[in-house]
Amino acid sequence: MGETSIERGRSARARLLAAARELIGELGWNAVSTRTLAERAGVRSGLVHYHFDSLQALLRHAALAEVQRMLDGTSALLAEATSPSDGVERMLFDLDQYNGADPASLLFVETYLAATRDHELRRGMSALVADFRCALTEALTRSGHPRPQAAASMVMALFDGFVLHKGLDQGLSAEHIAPLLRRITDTEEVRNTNTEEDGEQR
Amino acid sequence: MGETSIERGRSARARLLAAARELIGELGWNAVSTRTLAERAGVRSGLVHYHFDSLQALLRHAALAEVQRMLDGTSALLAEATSPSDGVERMLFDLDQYNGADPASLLFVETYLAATRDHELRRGMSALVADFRCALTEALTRSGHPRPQAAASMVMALFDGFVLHKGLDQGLSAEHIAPLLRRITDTEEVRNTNTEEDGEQR
DNA sequence: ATAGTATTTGGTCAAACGTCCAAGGCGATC
DNA sequence: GATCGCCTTGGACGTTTGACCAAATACTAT
Repeated sequence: MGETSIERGRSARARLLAAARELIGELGWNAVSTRTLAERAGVRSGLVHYHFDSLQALLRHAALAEVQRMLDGTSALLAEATSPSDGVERMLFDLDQYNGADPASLLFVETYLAATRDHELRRGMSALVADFRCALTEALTRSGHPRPQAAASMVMALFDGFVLHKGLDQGLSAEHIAPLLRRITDTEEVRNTNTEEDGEQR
Repeated sequence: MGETSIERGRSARARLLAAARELIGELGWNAVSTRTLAERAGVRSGLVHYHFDSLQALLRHAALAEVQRMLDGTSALLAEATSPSDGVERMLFDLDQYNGADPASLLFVETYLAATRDHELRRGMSALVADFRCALTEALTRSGHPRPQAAASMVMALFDGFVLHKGLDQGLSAEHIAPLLRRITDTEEVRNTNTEEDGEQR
């Protein structure tokens, strides 16, 4: 049972971050308090300000780490796939494990909203999202997609909106929209009904 | 200046709702208090519980009314258009007036999140969203779209995700993704790379 | 054993919170 | 002018909040 002080400290800190990860989704970013956080983590509330500068700093740290973990997992699906179209479809089906009302889904959206009001959180989220979009754009470019950047932006927006809507619309499932999702990621351009303004690039 | 008590009452109530509409987006649903609300509306905080049963009831009422107003306006664009593809594209460009960080955009997302934790709000939002999706699905059906319901769900999820992402990704604009949006709403089915499971219907 | 360092506790503090209510204001009606 | 009903005020209430800190504890190094 030889547990050093530093080890116990790391464990308590990790439990606080895990509690934050859960509670942000369960209660909402602004409804997480130092006391509920400490109770969930199994420590006393005074510890929060020993391990973190402020409650906001704790939430920021926990949210960014979790978002990065989720994006990394999703990125891996893309890298393993034989084509971006297949990868994006696998990402979509992977998203189906979230029902739009679970803490994991809600943490994502809560973090987006909190980022609009917390400058440092915004910087962190921007960087994570930009990295992911960059990877997706590159994969689409390699496959010969005519508008890789626009397609990447669309897929990412669609995924987040997909999660957001699943909370209200029970009929929303991955297999429901997968065929149409392929229309976005498909390499071949569909016939253009209006060729009025097509001079855009990158 | 013959202003009856009832008229003054209606005015105060309306100002409270307008203040809620603004503050939900500015501060976040859970950060709106009776006192900031009253100050913004130019009344005393005691008045909140005269016109509304609770703070939550006020926020619920304000949010649902605003979401309905926005959806009605967007619905009109669809009805005026010559085809659903054009209508959806006009809706997209209409969305461009929101930068993703303004109170109007954020109120929408905040209401989604609050609906996952407030049963009555969830019922109201579900009804509004279902109505809108129904109108969009019908329009797509009339135009001969092969998967009208899936396309409607996708467009709606994409729009909300679009607003959500604009807060972080400055490069996201309507004209950027409009060409690819048409791929979803286009009537003609794109060539199907995989015909493995295609037995779904409705 | 002793001194030293890192972690944890338990409590205090002022501020802000939602809700409630007795009292007052004020135009309409008799 | 008195009465009535709706609207509004200002303050009270009991909680909860983020932050902070001196003391207590647990482990390490001497």
